[in-house]
Amino acid sequence: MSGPKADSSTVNIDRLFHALGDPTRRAMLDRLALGPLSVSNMANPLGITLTAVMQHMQILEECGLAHTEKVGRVRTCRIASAGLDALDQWVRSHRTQLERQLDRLAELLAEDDSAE
Amino acid sequence: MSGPKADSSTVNIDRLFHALGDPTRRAMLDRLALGPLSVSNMANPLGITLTAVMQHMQILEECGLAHTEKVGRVRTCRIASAGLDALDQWVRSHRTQLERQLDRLAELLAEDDSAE
DNA sequence: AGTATTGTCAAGTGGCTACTTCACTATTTT
DNA sequence: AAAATAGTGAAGTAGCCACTTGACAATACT
Repeated sequence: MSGPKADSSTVNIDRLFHALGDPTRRAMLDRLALGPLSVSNMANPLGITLTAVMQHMQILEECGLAHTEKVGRVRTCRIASAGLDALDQWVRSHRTQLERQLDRLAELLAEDDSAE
Repeated sequence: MSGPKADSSTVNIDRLFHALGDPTRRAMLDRLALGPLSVSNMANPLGITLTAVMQHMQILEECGLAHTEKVGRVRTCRIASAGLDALDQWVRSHRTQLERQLDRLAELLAEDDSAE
């Protein structure tokens, strides 16, 4: 049922941003950051159905933000690192690009100043 | 018309993730990373209407990822740093939380091993 | 002045998404 | 075995979102 276990290089950045765009899912991740939880234990404090939690977990799992495992009749949810790793990489690369651009802008402004 | 200029502490993280979740908007940012562009010059290579570009720019501006300014009849679009700054902060804080949790998990596993 | 260029407003459309309900399965507990 | 617990699957619904069209406004070119 669960898709291919995403590692940080496999993660679809599109789905990743989409996954993190939902406040309920971020709340779930925050809860999971304190420790593993069953589906029911995730559902109760959030005030949503088990089904909804399952749907969110599938999305989180798909992009390496969480991982679930079923033992007996209970499915345990944990956070995973691949998702944040991928996000971190994305941010880093785009930040350096941004800084390069701002530097260039500063240079241009400096040239303009000296030309006046 | 444009909302309050978001600085990195003001940015709504919800809207930020939502903004970055769209591939067209990320493509726009990538183009802008190479230098400022007019609305038309953004629209042409993307194959969408001027109106669509405007709508995207409003979203990017709202969360500090870009900035636009109109001079004469031409509106010039540039990237901004506040958005990525905010995102970076979010990633950092959530990563340390995640690592704490993984460390704790490792400890528990170590205890289990020594108990057997 | 007249025309082309560049952008803006308002309204509509199709598709996606979060969430629900309800019927059902699988595992424990008693 | 019967009853309770924990989760799963399918299908529906309401709301949001990306994008368009078409009418209009403002600025620049000749």
